[in-house]
Amino acid sequence: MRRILVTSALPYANGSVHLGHLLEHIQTDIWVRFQRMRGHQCIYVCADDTHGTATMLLAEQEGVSEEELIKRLHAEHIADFNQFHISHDNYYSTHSEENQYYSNLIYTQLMDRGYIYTENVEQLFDPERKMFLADRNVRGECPRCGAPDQPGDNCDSCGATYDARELKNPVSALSNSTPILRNSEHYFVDLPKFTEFLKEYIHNGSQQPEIANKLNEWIEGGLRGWDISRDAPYFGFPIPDTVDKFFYVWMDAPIGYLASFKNWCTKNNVDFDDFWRRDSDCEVHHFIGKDIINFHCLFWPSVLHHSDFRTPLKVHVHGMLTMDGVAMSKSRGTFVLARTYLDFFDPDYLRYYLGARLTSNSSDIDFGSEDFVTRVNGDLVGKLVNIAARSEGFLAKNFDNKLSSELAEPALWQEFVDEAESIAAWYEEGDTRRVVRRVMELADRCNQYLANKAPWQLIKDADRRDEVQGICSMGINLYRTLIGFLKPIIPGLTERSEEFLNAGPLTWENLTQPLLSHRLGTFGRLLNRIDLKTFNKMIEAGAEKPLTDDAAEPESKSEDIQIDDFLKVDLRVARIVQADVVDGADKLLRLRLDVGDHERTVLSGIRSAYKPDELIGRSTVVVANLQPRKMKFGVSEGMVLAAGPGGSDIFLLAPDEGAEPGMRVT
RNA sequence: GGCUACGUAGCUCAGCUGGUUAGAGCAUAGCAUUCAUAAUGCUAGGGUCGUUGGUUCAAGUCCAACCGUAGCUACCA
Repeated sequence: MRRILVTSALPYANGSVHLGHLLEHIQTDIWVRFQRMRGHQCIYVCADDTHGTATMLLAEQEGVSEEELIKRLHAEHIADFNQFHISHDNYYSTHSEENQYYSNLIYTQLMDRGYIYTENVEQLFDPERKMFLADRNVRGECPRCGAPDQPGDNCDSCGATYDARELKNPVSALSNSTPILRNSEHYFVDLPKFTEFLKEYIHNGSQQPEIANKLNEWIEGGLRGWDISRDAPYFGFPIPDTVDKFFYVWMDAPIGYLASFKNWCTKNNVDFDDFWRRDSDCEVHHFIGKDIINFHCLFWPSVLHHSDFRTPLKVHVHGMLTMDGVAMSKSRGTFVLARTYLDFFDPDYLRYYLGARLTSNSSDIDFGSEDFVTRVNGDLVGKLVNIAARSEGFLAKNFDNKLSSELAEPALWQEFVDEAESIAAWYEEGDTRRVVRRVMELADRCNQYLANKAPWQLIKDADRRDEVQGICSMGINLYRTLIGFLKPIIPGLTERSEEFLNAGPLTWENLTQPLLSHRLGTFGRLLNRIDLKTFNKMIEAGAEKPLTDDAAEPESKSEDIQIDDFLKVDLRVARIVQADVVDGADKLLRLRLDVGDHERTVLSGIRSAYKPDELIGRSTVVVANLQPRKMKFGVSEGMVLAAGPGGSDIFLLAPDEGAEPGMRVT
């Protein structure tokens, strides 16, 4: 028997469970249920990720303490996951004694071994609220495209990433005051010291190949120290032997896996160290989304290894969920809460649909509304449940619900049973799409069999009644095998089927033993068909702004802009007075531009199309009010306009004769 | 630009370490059937496997370049 510990990433405690969370927890739960069905010990723990500025601010906004807030959401999360049959053994919280204990322990170990250093960091500070501002809590104009009201890490409008200090006219989202720059000492994990360790670690098979490639890219690019401290006020654990320093939420979040498990161990009398000591022969599996692989595949194993814990055996990374091709995000209002979903559909539909699409790789999964309806109706109702429904009627009417004493088609039965091991292998590697595909092929075989035998014809002939019993018993037995194969994916339907089959819970072992001379329970409708209208109603219901964290984001902009928007761009005629190759750069030219009242320097990536000499003296158009951009080779004070696909096909714009430097383009 | 993926029927995708006429589901058309939740079965149309080269007796499957898409990233201003 294998001993396996499994986790899903910790949902953050400032919002409700939504379809994105469910993708991950369903994927994990399918794997967990499969392992248990195979007879292994499989402990599945999770927790709420409670710390950080976001929780603190939300609590304040709602006028409650952080503890009250996270307690409420904790209860809500547990209820939601339960409804979807997510079988956590423990759903705990990072705001717990155990977590504080392990956070301190790990930190101290790292500190004692010289893996922690401090450095001064300059950050925006809200003078009114007397606190440093996280990137998300600063808003201002994008330094690149000038879009107003953008957060401090990247621009929603042009996608640029930048430092919060680069924002133009920054404003604190908390107090609307103007932030000032201030220094603070921060604690860093010396990640570069773990480079050699990580190089080996990522090739030990603990991640999917494409993830290992990605990690390798990051490692080769050079690791940087990881800032694990935040200044007070901060909702989190104080860092030992410091004043007003707290662990950054991402430091203690993964430690929450240990804490939740420890909490479970205490209650269930299991030795924590069996699973977490260096040479443990137990298994540890993490299921995460691809957005957090750096935390789980670089930081987390490094931190564990260098504080004497074992590293995870495997990190299973899944892609992101999109809805009808559009990224799910709060700001766009395209996401569906677990609770909203439950108002309209059975949780098994979602489990089945996602199961039918999940593979062992990390590609994104699109939730297609039509696809969803088609698969549920076609596969589950039309094919699978149909087998039971069409077989059961004859048995109930004519044979008192009793199955025949032997199999009518042993060969066909064997064909189904023989699939068990390959299906198990696909579950093991997380390729549930393949499981579902194969099971549906088998369901087709079964429907073909029933169509060929046509028991509704035979039943008219009194001499052939026994044949009918045999055929329908085959139908029921095959149905039982199929539902057994899908049990980890659709536990609700399985449970109702088990009740009808009246032979106890299905296990991987007993599903290959046919039921003979067995009396069935009463058959009720197992599953209902769904329609697209209901789906659309769900989307409408979900479109109402859910009660969550982030400040309301601006509506997504239409393609058309107003004249005012255009006028914000100060386009000027400029004459190139000087042009030089930039040493060390492949694509840049340094241009000195006469813009009428003064000259300025612009770095432009047009070297592949123009020689410096042929540019001097030419007139062109420049964006004059662009925020100066610090680049590797100097500061660029504007942008010259050019068109073309790139390479040698770049064409500089030029005004007609008569235009003088400094003239505004309107 | 770099990196990592991906590009197979209208749509969603299978095609494992290269090997007979490239498969499935949905959709479309026709037929059969009525036991079953307008469920099921059979049949048909539809693909120059992104493009161009190359390796090989043999390539959707390997290699290269290019085109396109996505994510990350940069000397993209």
